[in-house]
Amino acid sequence: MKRTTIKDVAKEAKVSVATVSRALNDPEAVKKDTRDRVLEAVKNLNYDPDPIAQALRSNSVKSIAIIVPNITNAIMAEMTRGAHEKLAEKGYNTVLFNSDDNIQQENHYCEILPNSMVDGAIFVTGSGGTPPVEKIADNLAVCLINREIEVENVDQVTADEKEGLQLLAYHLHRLGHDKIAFITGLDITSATQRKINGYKEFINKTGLDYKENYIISGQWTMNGAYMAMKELLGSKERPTAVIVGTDTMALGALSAVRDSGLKVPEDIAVTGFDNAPGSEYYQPPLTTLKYPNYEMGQLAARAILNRLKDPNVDKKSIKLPLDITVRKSCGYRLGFDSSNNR
Amino acid sequence: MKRTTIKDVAKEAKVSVATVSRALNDPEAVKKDTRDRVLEAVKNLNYDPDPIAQALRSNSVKSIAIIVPNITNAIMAEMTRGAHEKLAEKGYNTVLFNSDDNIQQENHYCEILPNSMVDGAIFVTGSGGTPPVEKIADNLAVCLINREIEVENVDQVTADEKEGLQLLAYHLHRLGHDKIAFITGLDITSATQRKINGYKEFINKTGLDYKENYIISGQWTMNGAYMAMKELLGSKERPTAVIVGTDTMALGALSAVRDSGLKVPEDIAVTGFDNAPGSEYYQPPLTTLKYPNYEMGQLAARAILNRLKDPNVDKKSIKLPLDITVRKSCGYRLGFDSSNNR
DNA sequence: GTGAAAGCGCTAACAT
DNA sequence: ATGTTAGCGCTTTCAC
Repeated sequence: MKRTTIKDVAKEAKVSVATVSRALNDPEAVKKDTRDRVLEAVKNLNYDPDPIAQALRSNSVKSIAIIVPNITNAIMAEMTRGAHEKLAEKGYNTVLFNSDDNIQQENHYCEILPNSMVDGAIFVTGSGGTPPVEKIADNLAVCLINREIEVENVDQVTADEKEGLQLLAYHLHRLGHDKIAFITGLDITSATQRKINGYKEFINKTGLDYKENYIISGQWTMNGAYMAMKELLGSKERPTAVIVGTDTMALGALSAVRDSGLKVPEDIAVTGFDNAPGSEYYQPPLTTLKYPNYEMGQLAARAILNRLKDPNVDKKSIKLPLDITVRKSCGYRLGFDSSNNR
Repeated sequence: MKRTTIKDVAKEAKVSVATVSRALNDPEAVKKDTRDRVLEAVKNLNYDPDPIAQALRSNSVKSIAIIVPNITNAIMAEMTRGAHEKLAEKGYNTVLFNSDDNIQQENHYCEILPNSMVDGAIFVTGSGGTPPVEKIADNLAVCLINREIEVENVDQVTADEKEGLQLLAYHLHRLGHDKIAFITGLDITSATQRKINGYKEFINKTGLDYKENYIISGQWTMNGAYMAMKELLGSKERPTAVIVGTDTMALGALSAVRDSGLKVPEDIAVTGFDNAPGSEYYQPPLTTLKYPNYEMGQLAARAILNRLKDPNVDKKSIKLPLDITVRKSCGYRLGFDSSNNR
């Protein structure tokens, strides 16, 4: 079962291969008569140009790589989906790479990417530094999601975690909280750094109480947050509200509160950060930030597509705002009776 | 900045391009002397064969498509990851396609896949029928995950949901439950059908009580399960235990129980089905089945790889067992005092 | 053991 | 407006 080639079509339509190619790629350049004959033949033979041969000539494969730390993570998956959909729209394939949140692996991908049949690459943050994207940016269109580095010809899309954290903090503040802690992970990505900056700025601006242990780092896991929350609850200056770095971690933190015989939000208010699927069903439903993951993926894809069209477009850095989603886990205004509000 | 080609290497090593190719692909066929010279030149020039040119000759692109209903779903993501890792191991790229759980979209992919620079395709179940994979199986290595259909030359990997459901049902039965209901989604995939079959077989074998409304279908969502659970709780013959089709849906069901002023597991036992991330932190932690998602992805990839090596290997159907994970949501033996066991 | 050359399927520059 | 042909980078006969 051999595939139909341009030659077969040429023979069938009694024209040269060049004419077939033209009829397909630049219809105006061929007389309506012949064109119709060619198109007819194409249809009859069910001809579809071989993308590999096209790629060999054009040096473009119409595929974009997306490198994520872990496709199993809901946020990464949403970004991937956003990118995929935008790319598919333009006839591009999405080639998936898992970095396992490992910088070696990312370095490795930078090595092989130029020979991996992709025209560009979207790098989604891992926690360990930044791979040498400058090296590949000459040959590939590159866009970074959620990293902040200074490189030429590399577009960037980031979420405004700094502002996001302050959205949460000020919300808690307005509710009457003045001892607000922040649980984060040990690995400080640039996104994490932005959260920390937001937190510190908030403390400075408000002049609120701040203890050494109010920023507390543990494993980036539910269990890590569980331990961190336990520590906070056991401390002398127990906070009245805690912002947890991710919703998944918040699940662990909520567990810790329960296991200590305390109640959220009555005894302590808790917020998450990234609106993980299911967080509206947590016990209690979690106040959190809505991340524009899907949009970030789309924007990254668009940036890539633009750079592919014109490699010299100015480097763009897009920072997207986060939206607060208020649910029961941070309760109501302190000092008011909220018993009827449940 | 032009790429280094085989010609450059040939010139540098003072041999013909044929010899370079041989030195790389069939080292034994060339004298050690020349081989070393070639390899040296390859190293110096940092040469890497162009995969597109290789593809054009060999008619193989070393890429496999994976078509999932929704990469955002944790189960799909895990399968994807399993497949990706196995494929990467063998130097294959993973090209991602989202079907949006839409049969039209799947049909469309079947149309374009033969011209999409992939050597094979892994189809992960959508709920609406089966796409015409037979048509593409001649040119592409195909493996289906979680569908059961009779086709030639198409490998299959499925989870044993029938046995899985019975694992849960018998467990509840042993705990003393005799009114066991099953909440599922409206769209009946073959996987869902297997669950239903398992449920019916269980009822038949045990001769347990069965009411018309003990199999209840709603939306495949948390909210759908919420409604379904509400209905069960309001019914005259209220079940003492409920198996919910997915963990995510179970989250909605647990909510419904709480909102009715009842307690899990004291008033009603609840189980999930697919060990979604976080289900150990649900309130209460959810008894569920561990799905071998990652393994399924890996096995599908392996099947593809095998078929690529030898297109005539016998069609294989692999059915993987599910493991039960017991947590608090189904409580302890009825009639015993479990108050100290918490 | 090595080189020359054909050819994979396509596009585009050059001829007519 | 259409045909002829070179060439993209590689592998693989076929000669020597």
